[in-house]
Amino acid sequence: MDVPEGPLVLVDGMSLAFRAFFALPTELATSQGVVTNAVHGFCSMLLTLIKDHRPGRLAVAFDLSGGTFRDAMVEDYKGGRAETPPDLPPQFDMIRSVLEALNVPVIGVEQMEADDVLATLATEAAERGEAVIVVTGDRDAFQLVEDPYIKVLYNRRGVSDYSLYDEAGIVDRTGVIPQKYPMLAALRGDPSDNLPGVPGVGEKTAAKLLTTYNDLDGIFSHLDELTPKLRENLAAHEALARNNLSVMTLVRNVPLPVDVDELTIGGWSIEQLTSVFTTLEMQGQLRRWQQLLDQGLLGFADPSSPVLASTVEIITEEFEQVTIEIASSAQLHELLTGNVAPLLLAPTWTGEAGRSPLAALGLATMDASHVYLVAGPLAEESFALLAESLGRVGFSGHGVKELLRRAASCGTELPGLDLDTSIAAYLVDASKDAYELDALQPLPSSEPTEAGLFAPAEVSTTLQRRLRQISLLVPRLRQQLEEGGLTSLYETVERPLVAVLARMEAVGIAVDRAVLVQLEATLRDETQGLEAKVHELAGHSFNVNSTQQLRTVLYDELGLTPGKKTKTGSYSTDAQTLESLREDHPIVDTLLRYRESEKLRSTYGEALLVEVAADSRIHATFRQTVARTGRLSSEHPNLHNIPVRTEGGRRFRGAFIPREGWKLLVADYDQIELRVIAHLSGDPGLVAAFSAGDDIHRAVAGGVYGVEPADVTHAQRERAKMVSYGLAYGMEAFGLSRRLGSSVEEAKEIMDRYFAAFPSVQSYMDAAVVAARIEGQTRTEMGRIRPLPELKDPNFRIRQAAERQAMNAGIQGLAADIFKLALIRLDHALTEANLEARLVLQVHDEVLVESPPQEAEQVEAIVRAALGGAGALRVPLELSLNWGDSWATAKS
DNA sequence: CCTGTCACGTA
DNA sequence: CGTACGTGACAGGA
Repeated sequence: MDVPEGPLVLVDGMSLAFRAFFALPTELATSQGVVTNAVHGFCSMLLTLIKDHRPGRLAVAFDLSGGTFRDAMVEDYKGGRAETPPDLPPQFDMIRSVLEALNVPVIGVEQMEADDVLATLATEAAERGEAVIVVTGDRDAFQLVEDPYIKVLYNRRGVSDYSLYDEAGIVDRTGVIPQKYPMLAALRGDPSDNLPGVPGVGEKTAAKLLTTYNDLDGIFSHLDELTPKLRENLAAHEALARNNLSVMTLVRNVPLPVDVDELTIGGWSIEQLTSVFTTLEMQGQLRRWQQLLDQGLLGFADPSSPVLASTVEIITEEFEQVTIEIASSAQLHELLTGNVAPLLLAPTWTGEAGRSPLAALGLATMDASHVYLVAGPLAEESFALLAESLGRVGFSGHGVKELLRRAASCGTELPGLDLDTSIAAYLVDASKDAYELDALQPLPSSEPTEAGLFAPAEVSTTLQRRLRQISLLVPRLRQQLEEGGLTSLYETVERPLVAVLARMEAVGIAVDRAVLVQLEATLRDETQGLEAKVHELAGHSFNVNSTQQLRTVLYDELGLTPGKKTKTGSYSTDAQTLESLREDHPIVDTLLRYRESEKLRSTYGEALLVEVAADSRIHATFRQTVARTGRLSSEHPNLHNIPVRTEGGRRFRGAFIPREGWKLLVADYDQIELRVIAHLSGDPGLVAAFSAGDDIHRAVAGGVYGVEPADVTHAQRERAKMVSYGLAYGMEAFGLSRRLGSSVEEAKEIMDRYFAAFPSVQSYMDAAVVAARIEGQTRTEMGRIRPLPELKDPNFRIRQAAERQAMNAGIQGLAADIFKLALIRLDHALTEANLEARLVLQVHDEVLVESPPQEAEQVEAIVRAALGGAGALRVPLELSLNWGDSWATAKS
């Protein structure tokens, strides 16, 4: 067998775990309170070790429970040590599971200490002339350095304070050569092992004696040359010293379950590692190890495929060059002429979505056996060349919208998307958190080089692995889509939506910076005044934005009566609580006004301005794989929560404008969720009201209060509205009463009357929960599923929450499906009609289109047709359409 | 620098 | 003790 390049690194797991435990605070714990400080520390140590010393092979030794042979040699061996803290032992197993995921051999031998195991392995390897580093926080290991091939990396304290000792280092540190260290320790004693030494003999004396007389025999045969006191002490403790020596001497012939030859490094399972670190809530460690892998320091993740692709071509030229390469490559020529299955794509970006240049692009055959890598920023015009090929053969990839968006920014469509594995995974199980759902490993988090490029080797490793992962995922997810009855949802909704969203992101929405700047400035003055007033009323200045400090001021200093508590048990200072304290102190009103102003200023003034791109437009990212109900989400920035309810907040909508000289059309569905409820329940009363085009809240109020719709009071209508929407969210009498500000009985009464007037709604809700409980999931009419295993949770609270989710999922989900379909239909219709008008924004049930004035009439008709016909419900889908010069003025 | 908490904006 | 999101500011641990 070849001797690997790096040293054999042998780790005393026991010693390092202890060091890690005492070096880090036990506050490092999971959200469940499981202490993980030693695991953190141990992983950091191991990581540093690998980076700094590049081991060729690695092993970790642990003590086994059940004591060691040394227990019989010394009374109360190691007895002087403080009790092992209870938080530590459970972490041994966690460390073992991390090591297992890393494929690092863990060795323990009955009756032996980790030290002895390491000594045996080290000696064996050193005898063959291999370099060995023993890593430990235990000085016993110093004796091993007598062999020139062995060094000790000694952990002094903390997790990063290490010294690497060779023979000279040991002499320097202890005053004796390594061979003599056990004797030195035998004379001096070792407090950490509870070994008493010879009285009056410390580190210095012991070293001097050993230097003069060489060993214990030498010392004891020359006692007469020593001072009387020293002589007496040594003579009286000769047996002790000799026994100590045999205890201190490491055993170098422990029978081991593995041979030195069998030790390796690498071949670790990234899936397992992800799972372990996720369970331990150590995402930071996961990233750091991932990065290590990408740097090629630990080999490939999959042991069965040390080389992923049989053909790898790395192309670092501009993309134009690449296409030439592609055309001249036999295999790719086959692919691009459509003789072979579609391509796999794996684009990588250097930074944030949509803003940074493409760092690299991986292309591969569907089995990832042939890989083509393009490293380096792609010229904009090059996308056209890529589009031509991709349109012919089709492609699959993971999170492809980003690439499509970039292409769209360059004026190019990239047609031919087949399967996007991120979306397929989301459809198959939208109940999972995003990181679980992202079956792929993250990109390298290391910085690109000055030229904006990643090191080719790193790109190569990462992209090959991603392509490989995608190639495995594609057939698996295809099958899962099929089995889950999700294929049609994917094909008719999600897949076509990708390109629509990509375009919308690339286009972005125009913003009048001046409006934002003006609003921000005005609000800044306002908040400063309000802040000063709050300080004055409090009697001193403090940070008003700190809920912690605010609590002290309100409830301790001013003596206001606290209301509800937050989930962590502290008194809440939220708007609702403050509202109820309004009369008690003038500070409350000022505070509420401050909060509103400051929220608007920071979130919608300051933060939004940062998001305005060079083209004076905001290009948000719409995420298709986040919301568990099938809705879209918006980030960077979130354009789904631009204020509208208050007059002051609404002014921000004035900053969202059409392209210069164009007009903005805002179209939204009228009460789509209530219509969906009417449709799903088939309730005759609701269906009739919607079909007749009645004011639905008025109609509902009429039903609930038993009066003619014309006689419904404003208050009754408002209450009915609350009930209707509350229902869609699975609200119960308790919640309704809080919102209505009435008693639970009264709320119950209202709900009973609602269900009496619209009985099918209640039976639909009940049926939704029952069906979900049986199936373990909900399913929308268009087939979107949402797993809800919590419906069987033993905890009542969790179960009840799941029931509310079950009631809501079908409603919100169907509304989301209809809306997505509407976006696709609208986008296609505008394209089809060859119009310049285009989608610029969507907000759950609302879409914004900017249009040249001369297209307005046509656009309006197209929008009506596209949105109105997106769903075939038992009730009509009513729309509101408004034109304007901004989002504010176009909103009715 | 990262993470959790609190509060708050929208549909 | 109404669903679904994303973000800003703070605070407390690295």
